[in-house]
Amino acid sequence: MTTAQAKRLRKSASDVFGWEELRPEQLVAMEAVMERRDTLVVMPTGAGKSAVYQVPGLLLPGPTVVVSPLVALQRDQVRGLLSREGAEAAAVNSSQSGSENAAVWDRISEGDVDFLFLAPEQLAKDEVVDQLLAAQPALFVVDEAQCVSSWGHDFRPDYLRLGQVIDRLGRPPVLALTASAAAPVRADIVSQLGMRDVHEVVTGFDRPNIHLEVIPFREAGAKKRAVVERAAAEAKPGLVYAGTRREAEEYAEELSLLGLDAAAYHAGLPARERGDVHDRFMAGELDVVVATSAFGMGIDKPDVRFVLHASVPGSLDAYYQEIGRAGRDGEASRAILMYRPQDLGMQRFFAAGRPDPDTVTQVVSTLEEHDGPVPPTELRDETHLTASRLTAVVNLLEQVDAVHTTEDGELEATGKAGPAEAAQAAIELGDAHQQLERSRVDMMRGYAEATGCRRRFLLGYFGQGGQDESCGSCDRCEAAELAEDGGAEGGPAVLAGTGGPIPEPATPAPAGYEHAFPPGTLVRHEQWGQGSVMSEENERLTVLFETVGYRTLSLEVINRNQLLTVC
DNA sequence: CGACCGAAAGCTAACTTTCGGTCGGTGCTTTAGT
Repeated sequence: MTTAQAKRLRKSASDVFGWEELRPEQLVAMEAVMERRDTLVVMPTGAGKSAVYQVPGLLLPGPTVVVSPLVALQRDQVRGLLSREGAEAAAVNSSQSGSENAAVWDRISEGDVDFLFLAPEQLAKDEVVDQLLAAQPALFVVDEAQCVSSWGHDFRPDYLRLGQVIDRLGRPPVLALTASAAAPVRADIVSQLGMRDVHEVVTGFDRPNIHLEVIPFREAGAKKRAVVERAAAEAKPGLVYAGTRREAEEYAEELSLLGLDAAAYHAGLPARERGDVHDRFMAGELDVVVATSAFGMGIDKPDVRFVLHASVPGSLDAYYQEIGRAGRDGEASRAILMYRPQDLGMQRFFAAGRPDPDTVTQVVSTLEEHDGPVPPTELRDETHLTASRLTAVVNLLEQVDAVHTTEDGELEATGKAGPAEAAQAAIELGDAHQQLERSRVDMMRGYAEATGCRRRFLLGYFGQGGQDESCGSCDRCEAAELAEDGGAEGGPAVLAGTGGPIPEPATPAPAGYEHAFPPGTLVRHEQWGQGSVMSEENERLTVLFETVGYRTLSLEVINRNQLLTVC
């Protein structure tokens, strides 16, 4: 570690951005970037993630490419940088005219742009990659890198092709930034981007000022009433996440009838209205925004007092990201989940987004008909698939080494396996991904139905184990304290429908067990193969297996049947 | 997987139950036509 380097970074941070102090993690990450190492940074939003590329980006010779998922976000990022003396930034995307984009490329070739913002879809175009290659980027940044894993596999498959793009650019150092990434998401980011010898900078995930609470329901009507009542009663402003567009509109309507300034936000609204709701929320003119998952990326409002989920999201990663929009100012805030087990059904449905076998077979046979490489556009015409569906299939085939992308970006069958085997392998890979997604839904259920400290469960999921203390600011800890004080009446635990007594907080495994499995332990299961221990709660062990995703096992059964061996 | 909708069936004349079908979340892009 060179102190001279640290000095340079601090000086630039202060001169250009006015940041008089850098956090130790920021500095460590920046130094890794300056040493041209591939770096993965996992920090909560508000901890200054952007600074990690902004400061080195100005010191490194050559432009910094930033892959950013939303055009609206790119606009904010460019505007933010342009407000700094001595930082030049621009974006290339479809919201600008052809001549505007061409002007940006001219400025880049003249060395006049420090930061260039692009969506992954731009990088799917040959001419874009060629122009970048000519510009010799000094650093390749993937912002909101969890999108690689959560959107890349079906929704926006060009995310999975960034690794290829980086190869074609001659492997400039890669910096991936994200606010939330559990172990399999981190591994996915690293492998899909082809990052090497990765320097990981991971800060703590805990947001102790956010109180955690889950309220279980059986009836849809009861839940609906509770959502409205609670959203009306909580300190403002707040955010309600709904499962569907329709629900979002219904809740917004009901809250408005109660006299609140409430608005709905989802992807089905006209762009004008979305922008309007966004601006009014940021300006403090709205009490509540009721939104689908479309709302939130790039929202950095400090004083959000509550985030209420009217319906469970599809993973704890998504949940943590959404509740993380509360209490950025460090003041007390609340995360409330209104939980109906039936609501998990829709998330399981969403987790099923794998290409169907017929489509895979069709693409394989079309590829086989050509003797040499085929441009992707030609393949699209021949298969009559949309660009994104075709890309999703090609990604799978490429991952099983049945298809290869040439230097010109054309596709070619490798011929390493017969067409039937190639299709089969791709389908199996798609199934494995679906299984992992389903197991992530199961982990969400695990959180909602947890009997011990919720915070410990959440932190355990993110691999931040070893917290023996209960947090004291979640509904479970409060219920446990009540029980200790002799309060016989239960808190929410009794409503859980189990009717059982309030469970004790998790305790270490009693003596007599053969094995202890602290988080991080590598284990092997006869059927499920290798995995690593995520957390232990109430004598149940959660293990992340490489092939089947998350599984929760009873310690007693593990030890009785010798289910797990320590590797 | 589950919610919801409309049609048909059930069983008795104005409603309830059952069944089958459809839909549900994230955004980039490009292109055709006002």
